[in-house]
Amino acid sequence: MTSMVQQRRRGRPPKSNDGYSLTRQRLIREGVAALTEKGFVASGLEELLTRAQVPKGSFYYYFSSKEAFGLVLIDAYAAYFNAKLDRWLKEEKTEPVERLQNFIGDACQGMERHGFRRGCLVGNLGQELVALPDEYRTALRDVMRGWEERLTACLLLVDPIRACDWARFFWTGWEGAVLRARLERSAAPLRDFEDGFIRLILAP
Amino acid sequence: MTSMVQQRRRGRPPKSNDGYSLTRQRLIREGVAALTEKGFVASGLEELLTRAQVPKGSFYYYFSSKEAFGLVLIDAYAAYFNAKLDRWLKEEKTEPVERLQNFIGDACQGMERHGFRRGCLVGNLGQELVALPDEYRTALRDVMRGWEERLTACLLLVDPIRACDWARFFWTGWEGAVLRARLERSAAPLRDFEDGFIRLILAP
DNA sequence: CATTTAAAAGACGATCGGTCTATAAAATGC
DNA sequence: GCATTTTATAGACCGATCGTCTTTTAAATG
Repeated sequence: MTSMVQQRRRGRPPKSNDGYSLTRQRLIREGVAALTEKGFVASGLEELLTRAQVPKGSFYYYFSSKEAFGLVLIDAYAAYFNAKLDRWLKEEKTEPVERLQNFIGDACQGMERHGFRRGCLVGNLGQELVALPDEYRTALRDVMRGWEERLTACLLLVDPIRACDWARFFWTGWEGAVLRARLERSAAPLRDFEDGFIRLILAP
Repeated sequence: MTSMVQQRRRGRPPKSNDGYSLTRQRLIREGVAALTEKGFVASGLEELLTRAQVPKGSFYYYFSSKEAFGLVLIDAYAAYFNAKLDRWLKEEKTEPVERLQNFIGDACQGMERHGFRRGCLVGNLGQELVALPDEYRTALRDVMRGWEERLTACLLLVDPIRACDWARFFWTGWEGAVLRARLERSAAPLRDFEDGFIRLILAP
């Protein structure tokens, strides 16, 4: 529980850096979870700070603003998601299409584990772009481009000519499927999308 | 401009009802626009009231809460969108697939007209469900079911067996395509999705 | 040991959402 | 004709939240 969290003492921290970046990491971890579940605007700072057990002064010590914080969270989420994609899409003992299906299976389980409350941080922020600085648009685009590249590399083994179009199509529709899965509280929309997509790329 | 708006006088309004539902309708119109652009939480009441030139007391006279207001907006949006779908998908002089393509073309123009700032009210609220009452989930599901039924009816003419699956697939992915179009500020994602979808349903 | 540095801490002021009372003018009924 | 009711406008008020900013604290440094 929260009583297990090692609370940071006031004053300058001792010289050892290793144990003392916990505050910032805790903020990032809680921030990613909040943005994945609620998006940016609905993620109030007070609640986040309470969850992370970090005083507001410390938050603003580490991040110049809530918006700057959000950009850091996008990077953190991208790193996490890219690692996940690499794990599944670069599995050389598996057929390319099956690699994608394994990723989808893992995604279904992940959403189910969180009661379909968590979606995709990128999708959430994408809906809120009007209220966010333009840097967010660039950051989110880059993340999705990275996803497309990874899937393209995987699907090149299926069809070198269409891989790129397929990858773009997949990630475009995938955001809709994640949104729908949260709405329905079911993995069925993800599976529906998978079925349709597989049928598309296996069509003559 | 705003100076053209007929401002409502204090006191009980005259008996003629026709000209005097303008306040409520104005709120609904501005509300739908705000939710389509920013979603629920980011649509502050103060800004909305300023835009509609309606005092806060009047807002709470017509709607018991911001959340009740949102439900009314969902209905209003559904009515508007269903009318649009009917216009395009029931056009009997046009081939079924072309009807869908005409709807997509219209949607592309609509988004472009608004500088890709407006997306889909249902998609926006779908991302915010965690922060909204459960009635919203039901309402949004019903709206999307209605869309699926309309497209199914249209695609029955193409393939009676798969029409329903296709319609579900389409609307699931469509939300992702709208989201991506806003992110990219371009109709290309909508077109990409259209291409893939048409290829899917025309495959043997 | 005085000063600097690094991080925690929380008070503060502005803004906003929701509540709620007052106001105003037409309708209604006696 | 007038008191009362009805209908909608109007905005003050309060509590919560966000971002700002100064103070506090403790270790490092010279």
